[in-house]
Amino acid sequence: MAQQKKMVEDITSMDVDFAKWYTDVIKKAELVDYSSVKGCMVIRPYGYAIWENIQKDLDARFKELGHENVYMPMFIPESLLQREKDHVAGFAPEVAWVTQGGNEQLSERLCVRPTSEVLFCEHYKNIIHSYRDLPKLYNQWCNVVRWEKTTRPFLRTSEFLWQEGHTMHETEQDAREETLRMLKVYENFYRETLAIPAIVGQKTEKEKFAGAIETYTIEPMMHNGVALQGGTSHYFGDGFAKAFDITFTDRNNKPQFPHQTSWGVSTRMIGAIIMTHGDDNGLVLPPRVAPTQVVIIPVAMHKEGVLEKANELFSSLKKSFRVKLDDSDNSPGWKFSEYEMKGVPIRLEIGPKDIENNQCVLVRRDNNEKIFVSLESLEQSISDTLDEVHNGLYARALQNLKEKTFEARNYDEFLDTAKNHPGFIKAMWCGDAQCETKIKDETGGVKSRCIPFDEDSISEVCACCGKPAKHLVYWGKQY
RNA sequence: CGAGGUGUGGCUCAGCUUGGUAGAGCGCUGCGUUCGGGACGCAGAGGUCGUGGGUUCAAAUCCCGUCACCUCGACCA
Repeated sequence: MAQQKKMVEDITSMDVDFAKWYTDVIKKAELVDYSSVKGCMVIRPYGYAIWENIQKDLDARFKELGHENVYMPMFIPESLLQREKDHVAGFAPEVAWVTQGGNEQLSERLCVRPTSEVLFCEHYKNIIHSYRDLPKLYNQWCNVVRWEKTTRPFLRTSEFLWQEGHTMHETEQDAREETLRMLKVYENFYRETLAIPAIVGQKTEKEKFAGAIETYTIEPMMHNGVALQGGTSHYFGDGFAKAFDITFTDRNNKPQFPHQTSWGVSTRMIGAIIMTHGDDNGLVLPPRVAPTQVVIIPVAMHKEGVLEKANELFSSLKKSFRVKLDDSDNSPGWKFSEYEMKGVPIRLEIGPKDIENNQCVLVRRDNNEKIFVSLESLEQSISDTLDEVHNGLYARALQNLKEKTFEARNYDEFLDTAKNHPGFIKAMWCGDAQCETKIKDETGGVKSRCIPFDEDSISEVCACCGKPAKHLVYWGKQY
């Protein structure tokens, strides 16, 4: 990342303490507040506005592909959760239970949903009878609860917001295609909207979702080289359908089990945005989700005509962009810092000198570049600059991903890289979970991220045990 | 769940060793001067010292318990 002069003293430098930097940024940018419930956060208006922009974009992508939104209950009776044994075994340790309603002890305790597969299955059993009822392409936007031991705002909270798509298909092939199609939607969304590059691929047996046959994942790398599981898409086969006795009559009048998928992304993406693009001056938001794309700061507001001109700009620009005019009586310098911390992509300064010359000053958040723009061509300049910022952020993140991706051909190389170079390690793997466990234990937490789709081979043998290799795997520490 | 740390105006903390009128900076409110990179002056508001018990004439300070939060490890979108 290009070195910039540090303008804000309230934020710990990333190189000094990345975790502290992260906390400072979310506080100074007013994204969240802590609440009185352990591990739960208040998402403040500025943070929630980012989520709303994410929702709007993703929701349109889902609907474009024929998905419909629904809402399921937030409680799951214990007996329902127990239906699919791998699933319950995976989630039971982190489930919150409701045992009492009013003053009455419940006859069966209710789980607060950690994910809604079983609720969808229960419903699908009632509405799927014929191949004509398929596919069912449902999605819901909701909150889920997972009782986490250690929490961090956005990255891991006890309650979080997400979307979960749950689909049922006539054939295995249809379901498999859906699984990969939605993974692609996530990949495109990360690139086109969040300006975040990522490795995509398949999770190993050890890392896959509880109850799934295959799990696919998108794994962006944070600025410090640590991975974040950014979204997952699962192929379930007909395992849940059998457990829930969901059947339909096929084209040959034969009973069949439908094939199922689920896929989700969460508010964790906001954490990814912060840790991918942010710098020592605070948040840097990708323009397509920034709640405010352009902030107008009048300079010498008390002087004749300044505020009027600023208002004029505001009225005309707000037709095309998300614009804010800050006419509070803080000093201009204070405002500059404020909107830098909040990551607003473009700042416009308008003062008496500019008005004289029919221009304003346009400053980019990502590289602090300052240019004078004539008011006639302002709208075009902003539009172009927002695209440039998006592309610049993506390029910078891609460079970071490449610079911090290493290869290891044997175990010594692997351990050395894991110890000395934060980032991803590409290494061959024999397919044995024992090697994953060994690596995790001996490196202090390096896990397999995924098996990428376009695997190249960098060696014939497993980098851990030396037996014949089956796959290339990306490895890394994760949040 | 294991190991460490912290609880004092809204925030960051000092005060505790050696018990005796509860402090500072920032923020907040009002007025005035400022305004192109976190301006300044004056006046003001605001604290059951996390919580329960104990010792004492007297506890933010000493003793015992308890709760919450933070950091680091084992589990996870």
